[in-house]
Amino acid sequence: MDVRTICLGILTRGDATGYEIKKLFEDGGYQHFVEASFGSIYPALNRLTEEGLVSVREEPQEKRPDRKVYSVTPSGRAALIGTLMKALPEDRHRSPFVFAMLFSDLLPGERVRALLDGYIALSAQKLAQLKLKSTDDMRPGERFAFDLGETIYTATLDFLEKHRAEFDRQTPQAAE
Amino acid sequence: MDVRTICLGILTRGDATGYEIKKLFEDGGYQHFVEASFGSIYPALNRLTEEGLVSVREEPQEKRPDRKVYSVTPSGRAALIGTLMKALPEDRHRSPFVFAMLFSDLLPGERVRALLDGYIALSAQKLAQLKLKSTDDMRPGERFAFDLGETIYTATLDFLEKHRAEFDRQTPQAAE
DNA sequence: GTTTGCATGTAAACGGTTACATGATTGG
DNA sequence: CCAATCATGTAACCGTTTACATGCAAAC
Repeated sequence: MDVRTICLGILTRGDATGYEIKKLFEDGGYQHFVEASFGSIYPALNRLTEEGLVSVREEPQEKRPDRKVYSVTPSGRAALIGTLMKALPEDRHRSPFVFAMLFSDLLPGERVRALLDGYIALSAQKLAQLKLKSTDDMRPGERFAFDLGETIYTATLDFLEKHRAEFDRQTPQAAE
Repeated sequence: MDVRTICLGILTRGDATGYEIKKLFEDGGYQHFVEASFGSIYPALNRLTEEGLVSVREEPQEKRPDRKVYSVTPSGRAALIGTLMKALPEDRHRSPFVFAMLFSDLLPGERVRALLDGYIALSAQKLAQLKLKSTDDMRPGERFAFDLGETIYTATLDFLEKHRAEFDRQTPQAAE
């Protein structure tokens, strides 16, 4: 899903500025499925405005750039639904960690253990973060997304902790 | 991980042509973590050759373009290890499916069920594919990658099958 | 006194995909 | 007869990231 569609989706849940959209991406509990930088959000918002899928109202502020609050228009809402009715692109999971593990036999045992421990810590942290964001007033779709995320992180952590020991006695090896 | 590094990694396991690398990506059991098109593989291989990280030997063929078989050089091997010793970029998982589910309340129940069933079928297929590729003679890192993949797919499928019913009685809704 | 938060934006660079060009062979 | 497999490559395009520009206020 491109940034354009993601912005449209977020705005369907309520008005927001570009800045707020970024925040929602990062710690609204959506960070596991999507992410984007300002450099892509602001242009996306401008394009959506040009196309009439969202509207802007400017709230002047002193000593700061004006807040530009975006709202979805009826045709924006229709466009989002239209996108979700068509065939979706496939999920893509890119894992530099797994890629590195594929070559664990070329790396010093120390490094492999650091890789594993780092990944375990990160996953645990993400899981904790996710649990914090979970509330009772979620829509079914949101509930679904959160619980699926939790399931996957839990299964991953479980697996990693079970298999971590297998890499404990690896032959130390020279790097480079 | 960029295509360049992935090619380097694959070649570390044995010589191959660009065409074969693509095949390995697709159905060597790595398709869950990485993927790339010819348009990125061939230029990557040329760049690696320029930089002296791989070498080429051309095998002339009749009625077909010459096979260009690539091998890693010692400095290529060192470069791969060097990359894996440095801090790795974070995993990124982009799921248009989960994104769509986030808006299930805006979609006709029919569509939501189709989305779920489609995703279940796809995951089941991927899992089956993964199991087929699993062999006894894998390196520990490969074994790890495969088993982790299996774990995640299994947990996902399990979750989906358990929660599918929740979307069965959704209010039908007009789209567009 | 430095970092973080608020707030918007642009330009260059990057990495990648898609589509195209070419063409024989084999299998269904 | 058509699709797939083998085999390499280029060019246009696309979406995104990174770095830059600007600047005050509040918190640490």
